[in-house]
Amino acid sequence: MSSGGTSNATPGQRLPTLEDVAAVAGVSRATVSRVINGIRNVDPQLHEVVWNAVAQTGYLPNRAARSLVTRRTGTVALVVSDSETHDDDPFMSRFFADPYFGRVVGGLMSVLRPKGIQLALLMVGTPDAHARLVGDLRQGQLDGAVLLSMYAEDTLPRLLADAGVAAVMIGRPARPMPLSYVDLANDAGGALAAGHLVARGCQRIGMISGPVDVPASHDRSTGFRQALARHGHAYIPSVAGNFTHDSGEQAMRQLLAGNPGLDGVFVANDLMATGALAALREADLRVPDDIAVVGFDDSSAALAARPPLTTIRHPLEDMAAQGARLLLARVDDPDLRVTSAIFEPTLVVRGSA
Amino acid sequence: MSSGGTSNATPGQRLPTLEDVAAVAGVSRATVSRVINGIRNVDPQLHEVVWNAVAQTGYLPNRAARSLVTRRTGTVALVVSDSETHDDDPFMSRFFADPYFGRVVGGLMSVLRPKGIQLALLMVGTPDAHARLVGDLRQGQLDGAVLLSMYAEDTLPRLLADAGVAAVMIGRPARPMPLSYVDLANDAGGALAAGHLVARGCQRIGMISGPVDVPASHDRSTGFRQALARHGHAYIPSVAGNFTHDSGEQAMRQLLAGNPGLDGVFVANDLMATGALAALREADLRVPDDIAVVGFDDSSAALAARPPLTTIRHPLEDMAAQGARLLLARVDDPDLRVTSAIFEPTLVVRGSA
DNA sequence: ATGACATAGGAGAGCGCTCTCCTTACCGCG
DNA sequence: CGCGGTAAGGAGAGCGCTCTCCTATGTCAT
Repeated sequence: MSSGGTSNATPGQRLPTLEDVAAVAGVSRATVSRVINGIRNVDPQLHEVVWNAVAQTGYLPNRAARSLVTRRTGTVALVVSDSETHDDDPFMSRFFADPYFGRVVGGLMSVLRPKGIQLALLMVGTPDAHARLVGDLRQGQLDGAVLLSMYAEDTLPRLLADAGVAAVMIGRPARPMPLSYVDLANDAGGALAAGHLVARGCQRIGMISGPVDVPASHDRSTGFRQALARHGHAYIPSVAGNFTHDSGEQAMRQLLAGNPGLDGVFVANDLMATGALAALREADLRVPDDIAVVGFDDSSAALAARPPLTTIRHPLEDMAAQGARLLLARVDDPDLRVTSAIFEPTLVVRGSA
Repeated sequence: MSSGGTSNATPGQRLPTLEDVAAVAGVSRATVSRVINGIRNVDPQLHEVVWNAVAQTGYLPNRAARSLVTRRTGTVALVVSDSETHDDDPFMSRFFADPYFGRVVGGLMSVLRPKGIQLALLMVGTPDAHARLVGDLRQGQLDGAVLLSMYAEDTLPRLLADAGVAAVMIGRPARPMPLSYVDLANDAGGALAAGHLVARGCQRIGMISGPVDVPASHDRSTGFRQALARHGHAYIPSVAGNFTHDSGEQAMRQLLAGNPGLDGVFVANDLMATGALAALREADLRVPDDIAVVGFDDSSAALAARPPLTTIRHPLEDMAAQGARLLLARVDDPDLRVTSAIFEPTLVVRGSA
């Protein structure tokens, strides 16, 4: 009788409430609440009686009612802030299908799941949606937010920082502001790539960067340039792409056209690097013999590419997990000060360089 | 003054409630509620007065309070049912990083987002989690669930069907049951692959299938086999993989070992197909000249592969979107009968066959 | 002018829960 | 034997909202 689980639930329509459990257990609603939430002052005997009553009635707590009074929901949001283009379906599918998104989700889940915290996916593009998000955060409909901001001029980070709500960005904000974040030492990653290319003996090195206004992209380029400068390379020809396969292919063609003798190239992410590979093949250049290619991210595309990409590994799952931890700490103690965590990238040598 | 937006909110700590708005507008709480929810019987003049008061107070509705009475949350869950292995982090990262997951999310979002419905990500592995999910669904903490079931013996589909809650599966349930679903005509996909291989003139055809107990995988194999049988191929040597790159590579080696003269192979998903490509390269077999390879899914891996994979395109985003629509229809009208939608796959010819 | 009928808006009862306050019972001590 | 102290559990006030009921005010036909 004590095992059960969900047994005789829903005789009619109404689901059992605390009151029903209380009646069965012969105690007051307050006591049942105490037992269920594991709070002080409960006679061990009653404790058992109550749990039996819970099992017998098939009681399940009503979250809405609970949140109404506690102002907590046990839900954090993964917020994708993507400017106004919310009818741009291609963007959406591309973004979600990108391993980047999945790795973040996986990392967050690894922390959230054991604690029974739900992850809500939110896309916000309009000021209106921003306001609603901040409202949810303040009202306690959302305990916190992990922010994935897609463009530099995004006003949402500022909004969240000003509102003083629990939020953590993945990737540092474009402008400094009091908002916690986790990030990769992108500049160190760029330096790693530079070091590897130099060590290989490359003399004429180029770069395909990402969009210039994205902090991560900017840091990768800067790190790469500075490291090369230390080795005497004062000028690095470079073309900017937008992180897609096609833009990488195009950028590579352009780079090649202007700089025929290139023997090494750093590409700011793997997807563009696979595009670059295609352009190189088309130009009858052998990789890595004629030209070495170093990518960034160590995404699944790196492994599938031919030759497999030498790339900079991004511990995105760990970063997201740490972000979740920061967020939860902040939720538990709102006075916690703004924190950041920077992760070190590593070089993964494969066939392309 | 009428523009505003979020203006003088939070003077102290307490957030503005309906009551506050009512006071400012000089009407009753009920009227404000009517206006906000756009219900009948509102004097157009008051209408405006109320909206001004909303703007002035910076009022934002409290979802918990609302759900408590409406028993609706405007949230549906994407449920990933993954057996007991919830500490198996490698699984998680692999699953989430797989484009499959992202494409589903993207498809769901394209329908959910315009309606302002949140998507909650839920992983359930234990009976306990199953019970909690059903509870949330019944209590109205979750308006509905989209189910991604990862293994054939999963008891969750049955549970949801029996509970009669709003739920839609992506991919048909392993056993027939009264549960709505959207699916791909996997058998037709297999037939498409068979047809293409035959049309190419392949004589000795093999197959790398997925796990036998997964319905999608089973249907692909069956469709492929039956179509070939119609062309006189009574026996198709085949090896089963588990949908990963490595398992594909291994399966290809094994297949090759037992059937040296193979000139065509159907691989049940693209990821395994890229593995197969690696094994073929290692065996010094040219694709498609020596042996043609047809994959399945048209994932991003298909494009990145060398040669690019000829594959069967899976309109996963559309399927997920349709699933979301079915679900919402069911949420609006609980008496709606169980429905299913089957999508047709298409052949995408690239370099590998 | 009078009554039948619609229609706008207010009053107030909950939704299911948590948590503060208070009563009651019990302990040990002077 | 009476008193302060403590611990256990009940009573009940809300949390912010929706929605049913009801009243006040028109509007029109008789």
